[in-house]
Amino acid sequence: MLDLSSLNPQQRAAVETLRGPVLILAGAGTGKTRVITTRIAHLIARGVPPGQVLGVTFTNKAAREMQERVNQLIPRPPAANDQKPERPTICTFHSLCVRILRQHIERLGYKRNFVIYDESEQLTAVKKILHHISSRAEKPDPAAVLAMLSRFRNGGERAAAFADPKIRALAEHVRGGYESALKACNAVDFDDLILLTLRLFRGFPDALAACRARYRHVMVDEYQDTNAAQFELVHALTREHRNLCVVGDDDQSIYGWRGAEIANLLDMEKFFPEVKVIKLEQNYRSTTTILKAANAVIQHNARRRGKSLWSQHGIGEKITLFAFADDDEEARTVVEEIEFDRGTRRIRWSDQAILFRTNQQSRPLETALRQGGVRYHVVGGQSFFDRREVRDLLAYLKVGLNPHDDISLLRIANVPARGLSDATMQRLLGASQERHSSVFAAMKDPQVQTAFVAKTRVSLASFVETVEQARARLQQPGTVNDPQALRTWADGLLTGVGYFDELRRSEKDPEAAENRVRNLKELIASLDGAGAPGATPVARLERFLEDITLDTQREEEEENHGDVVTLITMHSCKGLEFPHVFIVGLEEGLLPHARSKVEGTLDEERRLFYVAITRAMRTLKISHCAARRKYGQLTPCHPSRFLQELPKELVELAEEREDLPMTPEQRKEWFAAMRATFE
DNA sequence: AGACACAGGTTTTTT
DNA sequence: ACCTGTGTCT
Repeated sequence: MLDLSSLNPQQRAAVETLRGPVLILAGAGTGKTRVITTRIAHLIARGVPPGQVLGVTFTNKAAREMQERVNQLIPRPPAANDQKPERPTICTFHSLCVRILRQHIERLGYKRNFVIYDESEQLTAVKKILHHISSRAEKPDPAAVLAMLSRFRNGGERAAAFADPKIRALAEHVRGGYESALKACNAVDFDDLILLTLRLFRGFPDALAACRARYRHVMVDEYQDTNAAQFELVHALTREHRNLCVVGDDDQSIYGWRGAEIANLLDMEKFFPEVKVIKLEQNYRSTTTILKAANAVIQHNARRRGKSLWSQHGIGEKITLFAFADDDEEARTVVEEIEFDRGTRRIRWSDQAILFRTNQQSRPLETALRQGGVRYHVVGGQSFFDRREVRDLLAYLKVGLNPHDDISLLRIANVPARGLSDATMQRLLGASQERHSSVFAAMKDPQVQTAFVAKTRVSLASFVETVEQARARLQQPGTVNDPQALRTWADGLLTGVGYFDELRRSEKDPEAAENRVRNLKELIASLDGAGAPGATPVARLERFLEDITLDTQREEEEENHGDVVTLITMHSCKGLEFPHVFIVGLEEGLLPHARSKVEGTLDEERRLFYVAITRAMRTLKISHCAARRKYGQLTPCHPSRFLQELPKELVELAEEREDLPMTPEQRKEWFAAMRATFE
C-alpha cells in the first residue's frame, strides 16, 4: 500500500481527492511534483487501470521526471503473460496530440507521415509568403508576424490587442497562405498539433469519444501556462467525466507573452463550479527570510489567488543588496563573491546560480568568470539544433522521408552548391505555386523543365535523381533487420552529395570544421537508437525526427555535470533551485523590462522577480547598477521599483569595498592570491 | 558563388 | 557592441 504518512495535510488532501475537478495551487518549492506523482500512484492503487491515467506537462524534462518518479511508486505488474503491462500516459501537450494525430490525421486531409515544422521552419515559411506579398514600402519583421499569427491561431485575442496594428493586419493577411503552404507540404507546426486535434474532436465525435474513454483521469501540470487552445483540449477530454486535476501557481505565470492565459487557472470555478481547491503553502526549499521577501513582493499584484509561503527552515541570512557603478563592476564582484564563498565557506560552484532578465546580460558575466578562472555553464541560448549543419542534416533526412516538404527541400537544394541558384529556385517555387504542387513535383514536371537552360536542366535532373535514389535506398526491404541501416543510409547520403567535404571547405578554421563534422557524425550515429528496434527504417526515421523536433533540450543536460556555476535567465529558471542565488540587473528598464510598460504587463514582470527570488534555498544576493552598457553605449540606470517592495528588515546593504584591480592580469593574480589564502 | 561593406535592430522561449 | 540580412563587386 502507498505510504502517505510523510505528506503534509494539504499534500495529503490533494493526493486523496481522486474524483471530480481539483485545483492544486502549488506555490514554489511546495513539493508539487511529489504530489502529482503520488496522486497518480494513489489512483492506480485504488484500482484505476494505469492506462486510464493521463498526465500532461509542458516540457519533456518535466514529463521524464514525472514518468520516472511514478515508475518508482507503482508496483511493477507481473511480467508474466505476453501482453504489455499498461502504464499511465505522461507526456507533453504536443506529444499527446502527435499520438492522437498519427492515428486520425488522414481524416483531416493530411497524410499519416506528416512532418512537424519547428520555429525556424515556420519562420522560413512566413518569410516566403511575406516576400510573395512584397509590401515594398516597409520591411516587416517576420518573427513578429509569426508570433502574432500564433496568437491569432491560438485564440489569444486579448493579448493581441496591444500589438502593432500593422503587424496584426499582416498576420491576418498571411494566415491563409501560411496554413495552405504548410498543408501543401504535409507539414504541421507546433500550434497545429493542438489545433488539428481540436478540429478532429469537433469534426469526428467518435475520435473524441475514444479519447475520453481512454483517459478517464487527467492531470495537467503548470496549468497557469495553458493557452486558449490547450484549455479547450483539456475541456474536451474532461467536460463529461470531470476527473480533471490541474496543478499550477498563478504567481508563477510568466509566459503570458506567448499566449498563456492565467485566467484559465484563476477562473477555474467558471467551468468547474464544484472544483475542490487545495493550497500548498508549506515550502521545503527556502529560508523564512527569502519567503517573506517573495510574499511581500507578490502581494503588490492585484488579481491573484491569495497564497502565502512559509517554511520550517529558519530565518537564515539576510538578503544582500549591492549597488554597482556599472555592469563590469557588477560582473567582477559577483565572481569575487562566488570565490569568497568558495574560500571561506566551502561553497561549491555548482551551488551558485546567477539569474538575469535578458540573455545579453550574460556576456560581461561570462567574461568575468573566465578571467577569474571559474567554470560555468549558460542554460539556454543558442541550441545545438540551431546550428547550420545540424539544420541541413535534418532537412536532408526530412526530404528523404518526404520530398514534397518544400521548406526542407529548398534548404538543401543548393547545399552544397549544385547549380541550382537562387533564381532557379525562385522560378521553381513560382511554378509550384501556379500548379498547386510541391517544388519537388515541379522539378519533375517536363513542362517546367523546358523553361530552363540545358545546364540547369541537367542539374535539376541530377538532383531529382539523388533524392529518388536516397528514398529508394531508405525503403529497401532488406534493411529492416539491420540496426545500423539508418546511420549507414544517412552517412552515405551526406557523403554522396559531398556535404562533409563542403563543410570542411567552407570553414576557415580546420579545427572548427572537424568539430562540426564530428557533431554531425555523432548525431547520425544516434539514428541507430531511434524508434522501436525491428521497425522499418522509414518508421524509425519518422520517430527520430519527431523526437528531435519535440524535444530539443534532450542532449543539453550533459553539460550540467561537474562543479560549475549556472548562468540562467529568470524565465528558464522556473522549476529549478539553487542553494545560493545572485539576481543581477534589478533596474528599471530591465526588470521591469522597458517593453512591459508599453504592453502593460508589469504584473508579469513582478511574477518574474518572484520566481527568481523563490529559486534561492539559503542565500540571496541582488544587485543593480548606476550605469550599464546598452548597445555599446554606457547608459544611466535607476534601481528597479521592485526593490522598494522588499521589506527593509530582510535586506542588508553590501559593504563598500576597496576597488578591485582592473586589468585582467592583475585580477588573475588577485584571485590566485585569494585562493592561496584559503588553501 | 563568395567576399566584403553597410544598414538596422536589438526580451523573455517551449513545443 | 554585435549580429543579421541585404546589396555590390569581383
